[in-house]
Amino acid sequence: MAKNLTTRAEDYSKWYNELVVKADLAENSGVRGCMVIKPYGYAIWEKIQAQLDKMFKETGHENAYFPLFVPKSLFEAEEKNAEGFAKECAVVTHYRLKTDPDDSTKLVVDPDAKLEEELIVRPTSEAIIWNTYKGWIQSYRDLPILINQWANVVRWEMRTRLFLRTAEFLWQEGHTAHSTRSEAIQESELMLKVYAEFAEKFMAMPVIQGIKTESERFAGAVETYCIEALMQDGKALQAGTSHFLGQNFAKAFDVKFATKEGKKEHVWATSWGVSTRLMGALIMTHSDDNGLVLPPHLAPYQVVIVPIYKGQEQLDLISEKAFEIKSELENLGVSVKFDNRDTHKPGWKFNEYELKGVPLRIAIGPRDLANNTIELARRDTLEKSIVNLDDLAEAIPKTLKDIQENLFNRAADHRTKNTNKADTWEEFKEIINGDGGFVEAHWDGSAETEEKIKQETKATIRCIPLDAIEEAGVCVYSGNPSNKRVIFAKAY
RNA sequence: CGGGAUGUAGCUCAGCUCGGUAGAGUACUCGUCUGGGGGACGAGUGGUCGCAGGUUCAAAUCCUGUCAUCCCGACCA
Repeated sequence: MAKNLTTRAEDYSKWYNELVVKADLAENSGVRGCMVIKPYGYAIWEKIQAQLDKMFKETGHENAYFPLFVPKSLFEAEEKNAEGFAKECAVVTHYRLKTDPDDSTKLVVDPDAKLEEELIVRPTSEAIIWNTYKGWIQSYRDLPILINQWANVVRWEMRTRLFLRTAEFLWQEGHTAHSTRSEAIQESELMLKVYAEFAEKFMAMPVIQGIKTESERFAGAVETYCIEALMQDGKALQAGTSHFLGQNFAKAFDVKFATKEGKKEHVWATSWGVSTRLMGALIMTHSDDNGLVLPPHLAPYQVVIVPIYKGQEQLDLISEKAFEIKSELENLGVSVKFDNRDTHKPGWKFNEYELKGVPLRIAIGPRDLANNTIELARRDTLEKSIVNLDDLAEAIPKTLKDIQENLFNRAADHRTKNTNKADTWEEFKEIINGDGGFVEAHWDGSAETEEKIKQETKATIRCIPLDAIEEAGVCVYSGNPSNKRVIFAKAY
């Protein structure tokens, strides 16, 4: 049992906070609402980045970088977008400090260094990017533009939580420009597929693909596509969004291109992003009361070797064997850490690596040396087995594959068990106020109904699933006719 | 921005009611024994009690102000 980790049943939220800190993923910083991502946590983010980056490039995108600051006049150009983010913007108003005349050890903002025009620290980059694209696009020959940016953004949130909602967060944002409406829609749908594939194959996290209702739509978008995942505590988490922006930004920034026929038309746009919030999703999908559980595809190291020994002589013998195993596994593409620190005892290390979610642990002691075996422990099931050294090259990759699949199946099973249909308002409230989870219910399509349901139950429409089945029904709240079910849940 | 709470050792906190030598656990350092699930014993390091005023012979403790953080709401990837 991990020492001092609150259990999920006791207090899920507390469990999450403790886990993030104790697994060495991140911690709160001296800056309000901003986190420090620690090396182990950042290593997971780098795995996420590397895989997504590969997938973006395979679908024809290139990386670029745009400025952190957005002049206010550009920011306000697309009205809905500006309005949507206005309440959570950090604003730079001055460019210089000076020594406090009343206290030479202190600095004050120099009132003479006020900026002519305020700079907004980007909450998202559509404005600065479309202002740039304007200069890049004249003809249909310049299209499409398929660019992604890895960056940090700032949204001044009232209440923050490590990874789930921080004032500054890391993300990627794709911004594409197209000559036709249908090509842009295809692009946003393609990137939604990329996100879904990443979530399911690499994070081992099943997601529902769908579109947002008007009230949940990205400010400035015509359509927002999303992937929604269900966390262990029955709350939903929006894991990624892909927006079809129509011609909104092209019109706001006057970006036109000449068609083959020589006519001038506004450009069609998309934007899409996922953030360090995925780290939160990963944690709340798989981890348990002993700590983090990582899918092998995203683990900074997939196997840890813990030596069990008495005295330097034994350690030397075991180390020799451990290094052999390490290089044998690395040749198979398995990442391995050999923890030969003499400063911690084996039992301590077992707990430590369980807390950090390392998928497989190998323990080798004198007993094993004598028998030509190792002890293999799986993080997902906590099962231990004795494996003959000769079988290791086969057993390890196979078990890693098993773990990856098992984690997905477990999460999918949890989602299935926590997805329920509600046909009456009573049923609906009972589920939402009970165990939560996804609720499939008919909705009359009106924003008023959506808002009333939100006010009465705190549940929101997570999405209208892309694969929703056409079926006649009546709205669970208003009784008005509806032709398909949408997904409701309380959300993070 | 409304409601509640808290600032004391690296961390978690006690001490404050009733003013009088700055405490515990943990972590850290050293030593010995240990080593197949967070070891034992011994010794040691570590503090401007958030900050600024005030009352007092004397303030972590009482008073005033201030700053910060956390929790619950409204907002949100």
